[in-house]
Parts: sequence; C-alpha cells; structure tokens
Amino acid sequence: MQNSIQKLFPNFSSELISDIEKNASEQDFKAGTILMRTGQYIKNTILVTKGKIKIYREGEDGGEFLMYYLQPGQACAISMICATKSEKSQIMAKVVEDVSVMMIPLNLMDKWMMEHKSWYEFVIETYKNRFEEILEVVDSIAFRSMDERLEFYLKRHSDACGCTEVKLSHQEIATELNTSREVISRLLKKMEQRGLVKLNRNQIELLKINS
Amino acid sequence: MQNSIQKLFPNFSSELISDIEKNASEQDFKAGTILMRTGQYIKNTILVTKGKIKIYREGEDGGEFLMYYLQPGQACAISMICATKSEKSQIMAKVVEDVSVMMIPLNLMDKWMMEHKSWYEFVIETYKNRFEEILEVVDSIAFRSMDERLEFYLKRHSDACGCTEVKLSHQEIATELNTSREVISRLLKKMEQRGLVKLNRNQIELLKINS
DNA sequence: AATGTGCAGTAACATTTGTCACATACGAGA
DNA sequence: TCTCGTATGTGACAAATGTTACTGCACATT
Repeated sequence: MQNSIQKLFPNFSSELISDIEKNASEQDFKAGTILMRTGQYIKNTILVTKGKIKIYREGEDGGEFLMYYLQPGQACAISMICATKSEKSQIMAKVVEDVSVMMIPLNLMDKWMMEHKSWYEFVIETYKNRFEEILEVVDSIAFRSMDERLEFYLKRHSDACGCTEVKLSHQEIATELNTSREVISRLLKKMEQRGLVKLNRNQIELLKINS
Repeated sequence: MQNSIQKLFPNFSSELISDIEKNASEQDFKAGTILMRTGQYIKNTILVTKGKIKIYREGEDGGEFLMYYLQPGQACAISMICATKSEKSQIMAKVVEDVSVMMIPLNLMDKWMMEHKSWYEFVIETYKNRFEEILEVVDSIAFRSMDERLEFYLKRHSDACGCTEVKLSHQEIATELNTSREVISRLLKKMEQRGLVKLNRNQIELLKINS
C-alpha cells in the first residue's frame, strides 16, 4: 500500500504517508455505487488510488451534469473544503469504474494542513485545478452551442482516459450534457460527415479532436 | 483603517490585523477599472473594504458572463488560490462601484496560512462559498431556461445589494447572461404581466422574487 | 429461427432563443 | 420647447434545440 501511495502522490512527504497509513481506511466500491449525494453530510475526504469517480450536479429532472472525473492520484476538492466544517455536500459522486479509495476522517484535514506542507500544497493545488476546470465548463455552456460542447465533452473524456475511444451510448452523453439522445445522434452524425469521429456501436472513435 | 478592517473582517485575530496593516497597501479604484484580465499574472490578493467588483468570464464575442460580485468584507478566492504559485488569472475583475481594496503581496499568503489560524479559516471559507456559488451558476445555465435564469439573476442581484431595485439596463443584463437585449425585454415584460416585477426606466423593481 | 431488448437513425413538428427592423418613450440639455 | 441620444417595445422571421413517433439493427436468449 505504501508503494502505491508514494507512486500516486509523489509529492507527499514520508511523514505524511505514514500518517495516512495510520489513519486512513482503504475501501473498495463497485461501479454504480453512489459515494455522495447532494445534501448529505460529508464525513471523510477521499483519495483515489484506483478506478474512476464521476462528480456531477443533479438536475431536478434526473440530469447528471458532469463536473469532472476523479482518478487515481486525485482527491475530491469539494470534500476537502466542506470537510473542514462538516458541511453538506453540494454534489453527487458516483463510481463509474470500480475504485479503491483512502478514506480520511475530516478532523485530520485541519491538523494536516498545519503539520504537513506537502498536504497543504496538495489541497491548494487540487482546489485550484478543479476551480479552473469548472470555469471551463461554465464557459462551454455559457458561450458555446451544443455542437461545440459535444466536441469539448469528447475531448475531455479522451483526455481523462488517455485513449481515443469513448465507450458511451448516445443516451449517456445526452444525460451528461443535459440534452436528448436525438440531438446527440444528430450532431455526432454531422461530426462523422466532417471526418472528426468514427461511429461504432457503443463506441465513438475520435479522429481529429486532438487539436 | 484598523477599525474598518476589524469591522469588516470580524474573525481576524488582532495579530493578523496588525500584520495586514504592516504589509498591505490600501488603494482606490474608480468604477470601470479593470483590476484583472484573463491571462494576466496575479501579484496580489485583494481584500475589499468598500465598493463592488464584478468577477466574470469573458467570451470571445465580448460577453461578460457574471460569476459573482466581490463586496466589502470579501476577498478574491481566485487570486488567493492562484497567488500561491503566481499563476495566470482565469477570470476578469472589473470595478462596478468605486472601491477601496487592501493589496496583499502573494508571498504572504502561504506564510499567513501557517501562522494565522483566522486567516486560514477565512481563506477556506472563501473558497468554499465561491465554489458553491459557482455550482449554482452552473446549475442555472445547465438546467434552466432563460426566463428562470433571469429570475435567478435578479434575485442574486438584489441579495448582493440588499435592495429590491435593480438599476441596470436591459442591455447590461443581456450581456451578463450572454443573450440579447430583445430577449431580456421580452421576458421582463412577461414577468411584469405575472406581477413579479415593476419596470421603470433603468430600474427594475422586484416584487415577489423573494421566494 | 424466433423473439425481446437496447441502441441508433431520422423525419416532422413544437418551442425557445437569437436577429433584424423599426417604432416609441424618456430625459438631458440647447 | 425642440432635439438628440439612449433605453425600451414589438413584430416578423431565422436558427438551434427539444419532442414525438417510428424504423431498423445487433446481439443475447430461448
């Protein structure tokens, strides 16, 4: 376990790592599990060591508007902040690929911020990155039309998984962009005609989106 | 000056306040001044003691999508985050009502985080609040149509200024919601018919939005 | 092979939002 | 009072997006 933490979080000091080992509990969750719901109290901060978690905002109509993904070596920025006052969560977190996480009791957050410089820097860095990511998301919905948002979405997806195949149904994409399947089908078709993607069953191959 | 800091930031310890007095420079800016541009390097953190600053995201077409307002007793969350690594700003900050601000050199950020518990708590609290505010903004554009967004916008505005009159032209509102004046006029008219607002020249009076 | 089920394609239409053109209203000076 | 500039109202139309309703396809199960 120590090795994996050191590998995934290379900036953590060895004192911090041993503190994590002493206090955190490692847990596994299956794909589909909802780790956090809007309105629920947050009791832990999460460090991801394996798998993928989707952080999203739930609409009244059941839309699951994607904010960002949590992957190995990352932490939930929102839980870190809210944790400091054991606030209610404002977002939903759902496991999309079986995960292993380190659960860190929230009362250690403040303590470690003071004691471990490397923890402090990690938290600030995490926060900054997520803030910027959300700003980009805001841009994309505020200023762009659906076809551009779809391209942006596919690009983020392939960036996140490091591959050029996106294994999602049109319906799933539609849900995450809060639109309907038909619209996504239409737009993907157009993108295929423009030579940007290749459509297969349950899989979209990105060709030129890497710009 | 000391009095006003103490009043506006009641949770600051007296040591922190005296540190602020020693190191921060107080500056005034006229309405219309742009304090920060996208892509510009951030050199200071800002505490607002008077006036109002608009934090927004600029679109390619000149749209000024409102993120939130900074008011007395508040600080720029983004500058605090980015400051820690002297990063580039991702947002625009424009003075909308003549302001007085305390400019705090960024190198003190990290130092004070460690030394002053009340500063640490203030920073975390600020992040948290802004993050939540932006999540609400995301909700409003992701899930709501223009008429609901307009109501949300007016409500935020009156919350921010603590009054029921919004002194903005339709054009200004349109810019901040990234739509056109005609659309705003239309929707406001409908809202007036529903008895939600009363329209006057350069001023919108909110009647029932306080729900 | 027959069937069921989920995914994708598509046409037709409704609704929302954006754009253009122009009319009108109001207030500040000359 | 007249006039000019800015703010607002409004109809007509265009474009984007959402909705409905149906078709066909691929795969798994029987």
